[in-house]
Amino acid sequence: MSEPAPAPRRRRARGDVRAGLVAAGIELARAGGPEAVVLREATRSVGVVPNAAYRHFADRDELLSEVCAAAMNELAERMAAGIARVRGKRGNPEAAQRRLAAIGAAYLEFAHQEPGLFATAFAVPQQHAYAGADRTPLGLLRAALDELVEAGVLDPERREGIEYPIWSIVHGTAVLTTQGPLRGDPGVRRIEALTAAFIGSALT
Amino acid sequence: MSEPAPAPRRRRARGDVRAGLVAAGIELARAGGPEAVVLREATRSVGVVPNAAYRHFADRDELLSEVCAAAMNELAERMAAGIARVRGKRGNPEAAQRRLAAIGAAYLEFAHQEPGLFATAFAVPQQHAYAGADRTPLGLLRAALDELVEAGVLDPERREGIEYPIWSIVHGTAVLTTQGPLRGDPGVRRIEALTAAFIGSALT
DNA sequence: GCTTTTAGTGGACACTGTCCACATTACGCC
DNA sequence: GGCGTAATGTGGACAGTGTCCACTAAAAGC
Repeated sequence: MSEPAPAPRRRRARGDVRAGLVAAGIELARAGGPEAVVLREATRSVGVVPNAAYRHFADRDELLSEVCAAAMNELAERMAAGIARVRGKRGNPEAAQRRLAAIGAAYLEFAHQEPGLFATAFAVPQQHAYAGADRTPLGLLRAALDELVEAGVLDPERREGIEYPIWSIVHGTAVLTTQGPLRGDPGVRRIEALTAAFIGSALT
Repeated sequence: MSEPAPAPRRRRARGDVRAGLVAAGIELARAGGPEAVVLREATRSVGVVPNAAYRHFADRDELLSEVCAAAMNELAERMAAGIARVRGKRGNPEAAQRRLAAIGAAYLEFAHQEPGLFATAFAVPQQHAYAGADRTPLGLLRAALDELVEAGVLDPERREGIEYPIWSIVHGTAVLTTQGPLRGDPGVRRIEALTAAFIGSALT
């Protein structure tokens, strides 16, 4: 009996290991946030030696960046899905308001359902042209606010730059209630309702 | 020539090593955020062997908690100092509004001047009875809002729970502009002004 | 077919948090 | 005062991490 033939080396398809590493990284991030995405663990779960990762990523940070981008993408997808779920023609005042509310609700829901991924999404400041791109949290929010102006709900005079305070308040609520001092607070629901009311009173 | 007498072991005063470790941890956090507070480095800078730390802290997390608490304390101190700098009797409408603004400004200034400490302050959810204590960010904010009601600026009907949206918006602005996607944005000043205006329009 | 590029391996290093057994110092008590 | 006990610092070790190097097998291209 000779040595059992050392399993052929390159079985996997062409970009398979790289994709597997990212997928494994996402699972690690989901379970434990950005700190938990550890390179060696990812290679282990793909079934490859640690150094193999360095053929696909310059270092751990580059892998983490990819995972981050994926997490941010899922956030954007959820926001877009929330918008799409609201019926009503574009420009209808009530529909426009419900769409804005759906954006915020999706944001907070993601933060609570996937705290690890949410934290990871904001762990590394992505450099990809973030400003203009649509299908990004900020882009979706801007579109919703534009519709609010179009529907006559929001005074055009007050439109410019208002995406920043609104993003801030939703993001702040998410962070404080999922990672910050308000984590585990029994009144999270109420806090989120207060946030929504606050936005409403500032817009009208 | 005999061996140079191995420097006497216990020169330091009674709680000196522990305090030194916390101080070293604070400097590490200041320079690099919570990740940077590494136990061995702290012991090195105190001039003691790594294991000595375990006589004072159960593990790294316990040291980090202490550093966190210190950072949160400095934030509260800065907020209190900002309030104290505003002249005007308690209950005076303009003074009350300026005090609220001073709180937010101190919060944002701390986040920008000491990003490492700011991140560290919120890295570990402290368990010390946070709710009631004064001299805490939330406590100071509540007091300022109470004064706003007393001064007749804020409708008492709208007072309940409004500290949460306000904390959220300020915290969100701080996080997004110091750690998040808006970090390094040239328009930070403008974003902060928009935040202040948004709060103002929601309160009146 | 042979050569060049690509992708995975094996082994090593420095660094981290943490555990154990040991040595020394300070303190309380008689 | 001297002495035992608890507090505190030391030395050495281990597993786990990111990362580098030299080597090798496989794939791609001509």
